[in-house]
Amino acid sequence: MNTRFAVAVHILTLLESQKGEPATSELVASSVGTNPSLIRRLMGRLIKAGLASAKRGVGGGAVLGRPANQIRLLDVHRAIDEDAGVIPIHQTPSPKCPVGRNIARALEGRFEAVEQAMYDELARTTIADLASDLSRRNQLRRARA
Amino acid sequence: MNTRFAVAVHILTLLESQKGEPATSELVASSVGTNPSLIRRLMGRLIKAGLASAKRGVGGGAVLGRPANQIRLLDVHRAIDEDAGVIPIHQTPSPKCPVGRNIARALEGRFEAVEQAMYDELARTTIADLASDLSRRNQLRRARA
DNA sequence: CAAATGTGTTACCGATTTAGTTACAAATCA
DNA sequence: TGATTTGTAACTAAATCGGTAACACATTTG
Repeated sequence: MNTRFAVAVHILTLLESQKGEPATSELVASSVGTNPSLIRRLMGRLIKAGLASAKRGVGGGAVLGRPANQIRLLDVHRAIDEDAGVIPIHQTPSPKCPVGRNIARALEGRFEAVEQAMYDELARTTIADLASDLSRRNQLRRARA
Repeated sequence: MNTRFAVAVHILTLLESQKGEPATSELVASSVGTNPSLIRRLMGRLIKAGLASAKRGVGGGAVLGRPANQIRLLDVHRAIDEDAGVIPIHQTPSPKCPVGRNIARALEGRFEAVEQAMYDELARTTIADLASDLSRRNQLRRARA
């Protein structure tokens, strides 16, 4: 896996914290710690999936595509990693071997169950959950100061 | 992810199908569709984890380290991918941003739950399960012929 | 209209990972 | 001793990943 999924979740959580105020890729990039072009590339997928929308020009930027409590981590994962089977299977087994002949199909079934378990768990958290988690953490931080 | 996990499962399932007869890396490689050296490298990790053992020289090769019904896919995953967090988090967020400051810790908790769900599912299948799955598939195949 | 702002998109780079390959010392057996 | 097989190191080609520069296009402002 790559960190794109984590970054995408970061982006959307930041958009939620903006309360509808558009965030430029410049602003988002400074929060994520990378550069605007990379953010815009990721944002493109989020927009395509309806999780965000963007406006060009002065005063432009990105906002959430729908309420944060209706964006599950599962939706984000689907938007970012599209097809990509989570657990890849080698495509080289020998058709002449009783094991090699069937192993791929046998593994497919098991691996799908594993992915499904992952998806079920990813469906349990929304961007709103994360946002309130963050604000709780920041309150604690202020209380200690 | 890489295909090493799938290949490792393939290897162990083949060993099980050998009924205690040692399999050379040459034989295993021909079933997997790669070369013996790669197999020996992977086998090294399986041996280190106690899932297999090997003998050198004439009549040598690898056998299972314990009964197939006591080798879960989870054990194989641990043997192969060791540390490797399943869902990586970017290490670059800005400490100056209220979101960037806490996002990593917030994500950690959620991602751990996801990984745990994965592990729970991986623990439900053993090499013995796969072996009997394969023999069932081969029986069907013979019945059709 | 012209300038400034900001997105959308392409192309490219360097570092890392991956699978594959060669080579050879060490161990084992006949 | 000679044949076989593992264990391990070194190297390569291709893919992936995060990062960067460049620029056309859209939008707002003056």
